[in-house]
Amino acid sequence: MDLDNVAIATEIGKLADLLEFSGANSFKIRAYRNGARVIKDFPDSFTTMVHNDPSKITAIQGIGKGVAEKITQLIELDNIAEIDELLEVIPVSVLDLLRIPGLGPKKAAALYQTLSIQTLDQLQAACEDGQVQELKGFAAKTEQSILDGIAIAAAANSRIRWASADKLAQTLLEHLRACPAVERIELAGSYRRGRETVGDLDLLVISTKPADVMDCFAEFPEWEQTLVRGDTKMSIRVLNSFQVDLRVVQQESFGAAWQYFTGSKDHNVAVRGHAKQLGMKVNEYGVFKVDGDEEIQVAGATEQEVYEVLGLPHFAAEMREAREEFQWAEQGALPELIELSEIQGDLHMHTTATDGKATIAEMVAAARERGLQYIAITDHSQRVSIARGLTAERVVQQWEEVDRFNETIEDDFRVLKGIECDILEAGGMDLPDEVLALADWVIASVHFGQKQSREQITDRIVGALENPHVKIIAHPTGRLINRREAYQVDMDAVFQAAQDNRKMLELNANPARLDLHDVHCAAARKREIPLVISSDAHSVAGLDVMQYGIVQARRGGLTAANVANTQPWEKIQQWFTS
DNA sequence: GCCGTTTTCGGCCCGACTGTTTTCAGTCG
Repeated sequence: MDLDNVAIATEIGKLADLLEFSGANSFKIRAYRNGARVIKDFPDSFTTMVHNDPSKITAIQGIGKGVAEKITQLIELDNIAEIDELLEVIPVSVLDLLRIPGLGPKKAAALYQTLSIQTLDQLQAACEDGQVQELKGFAAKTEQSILDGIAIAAAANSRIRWASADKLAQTLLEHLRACPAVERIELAGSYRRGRETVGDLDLLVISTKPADVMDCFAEFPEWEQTLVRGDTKMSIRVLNSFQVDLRVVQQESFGAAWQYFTGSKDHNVAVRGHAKQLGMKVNEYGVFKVDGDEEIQVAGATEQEVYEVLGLPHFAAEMREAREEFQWAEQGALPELIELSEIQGDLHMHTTATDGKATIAEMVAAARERGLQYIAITDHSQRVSIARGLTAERVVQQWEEVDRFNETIEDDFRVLKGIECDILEAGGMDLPDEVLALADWVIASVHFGQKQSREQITDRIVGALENPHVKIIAHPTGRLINRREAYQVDMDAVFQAAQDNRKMLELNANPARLDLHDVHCAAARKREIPLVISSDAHSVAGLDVMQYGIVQARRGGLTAANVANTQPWEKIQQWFTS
């Protein structure tokens, strides 16, 4: 069966969950978990590798004989035998129990084995009956915290988009900076790594008065509940049950703590393993030389020195995912990640001609304010009737307007004649070729027929890439984060078609899209397909989402050289014909 | 189960906090 890497990783992860529940060796479980992560993050299709070159699979760091065998089974036989065997003795619903905060595999297994609890409903009933507190290792407090946790587990999808987390983060910073005991405050965790969704916020504070800082933390206006509070560590829930963790450290440990709390967990495991080989130990207080029983601190105040004493480069936070960063470091080939200031133009935006809120002149003025040197006006084509998409006649009129506008410009700023042209359900473009031929910049995108089969959608997109006038595919997978899954599409085929036809792909910077996602960005980079990071702005303010696209691009390991709109427009044009 | 310029066997990151415990297991990040 043709499965994408995410689907394969999900199955391997499920195997890890089931093994953990059944009390298997913890290192074996970790190996499967690690394998699942490696699969999910890998830029090439495992299905393709199984079909064409299975020996490549075990060459991948973290994938050995065991995981490779499970992958092959899954693709060739549609299922993994060991999962089926485990499911004969463990009902799949018990895995829901693990979603309750504070309830891990040991306690969940105890509940299943002694009280035959299989579902959240049964667990709730048992708690309310007072049965749970009778069990060994459980007591009244545990029972209550399980009851509280069930309510939280029910409120699924607690990860919020990065841009939303950013808003909350800024208000938290503002609140805590007003606290006199706070000497310095920084954000860490997946927020700092720029993950597209964030499950909690991690705050790190330098202070000699942790208790004062924590008191202040509890006074945050959106505070709902304090989960834990110790001497240096405190967790609260804020509005909508979102969790925020706070850690207070001393100046001399700040770098080590920041490194530690930024993660990712897997990145840190690798860093610590590396330190161990050098006879050193890393924890959140510093780096220590281990000499018998003696430990001498050799770094800790800054992140730079933490990495430096370990012989490692100061990795950008966005690349700390235990993906390729250690290989890059070893080869001295750490990419210099793209910065927002390197963007020279924005090649996807809408105006009042369709569903935008601003005119061409207003978009130009706003783009200039943001330091851009060119923009493309790319309104919708006629198929998007709800947005009053442009007919051939109207788009030609708009382009004449753009020509006239360009004549009024006295410097080098340039407005490009563009169109976001729909790829029709039956295949083919929404405007005739002779019209598209008049444009500077033709974006092709799928808006309708997103429920079609993988073959149909893939054919439509590949067909668009073969059209000589199309330059780029917008939001290539159609996903909306936390709202709509990507449509079924064979990205390997899309990448191949982009390469074969010398076309580009978009990284749509809208925080709800971020499409392509980081792993696809890395895949495009590897295949040397240029990406264009675009705002897809529907208003003046919409231009500012470019920053979110940059974060995602950095997570994909992209440099300015991988992103076409870091170049002047002339260079982009030349690329298509060179 | 994975991995290897100290290892093909014997390791596998490290500490805070909680609750149920009389010194520690489980969970979390």
